[in-house]
Amino acid sequence: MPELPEVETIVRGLAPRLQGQQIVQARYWPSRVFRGEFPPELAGAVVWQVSRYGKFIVARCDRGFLGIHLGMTGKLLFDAAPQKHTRAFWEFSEFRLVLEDIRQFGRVLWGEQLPEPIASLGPDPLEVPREEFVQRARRYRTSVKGLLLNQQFLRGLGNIYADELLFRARLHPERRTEELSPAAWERVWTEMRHLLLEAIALGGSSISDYVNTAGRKGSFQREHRVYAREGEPCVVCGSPIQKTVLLQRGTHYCPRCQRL
DNA sequence: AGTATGACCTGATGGC
DNA sequence: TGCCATCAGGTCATAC
Repeated sequence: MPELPEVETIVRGLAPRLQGQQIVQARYWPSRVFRGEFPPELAGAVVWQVSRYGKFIVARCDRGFLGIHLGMTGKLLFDAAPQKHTRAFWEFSEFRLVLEDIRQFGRVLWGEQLPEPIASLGPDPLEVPREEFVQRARRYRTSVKGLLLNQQFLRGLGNIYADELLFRARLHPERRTEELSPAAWERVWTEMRHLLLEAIALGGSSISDYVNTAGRKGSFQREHRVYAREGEPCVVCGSPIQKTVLLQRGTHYCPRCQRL
């Protein structure tokens, strides 16, 4: 579900409440969310810092790193009563943080060091310098949308923001990366920053069920120019927005503004 | 090594 | 009303 702006919004809700607080106890229900090693009990651990690594939420504790990925349907809520799809909770002295995840595409990780695959993700889209972004982009030979979705290239973009970014940069999603000039990549870098900063300012996009830790929806979905706008007029030229499937993901674009 | 393709889950929606 | 197919903010393992 959540991409960079949604995870950033969640982290901003979590950080002030968790930082400096001690975990009294944790509870995990068996599910696919815990692949491999089960996270330790964590009773007594103190959270020092909560931050975002791409789409991962990372709590740095006195004894290690707790990483949470929300997959497609994950939610972190304060003080929710456990129900059918509750996968875990962490109890603090004043509140309880509850992880719900219907489809179980989310993940909970633990490590004394920053665990994989978090540690080997690409740079953050809002931190990567322009020159480094261009250099990295030119190493790949794939479709430009495929590259934007590749978390080793850049961490945090997903299907919505890839489509929205390609519209703003006027690039067809299937354009080959090796054909793009450095100037074109610089345009992508600039548009990417604007897009993500605007989306964060509006609390991210809520398509069906995304909510922040306060249970509130974001409003950036109202600003979408192509995503989920199939058949509606392009905001620039009026042509109907098209939807196709690329890399098994719904892909939205303007056939006139984004030519191959 | 980089890239493309099913597989993994559950629930909502729409057509018949 | 019910059944079935399709679709969904994401990876991940496998095969070329």
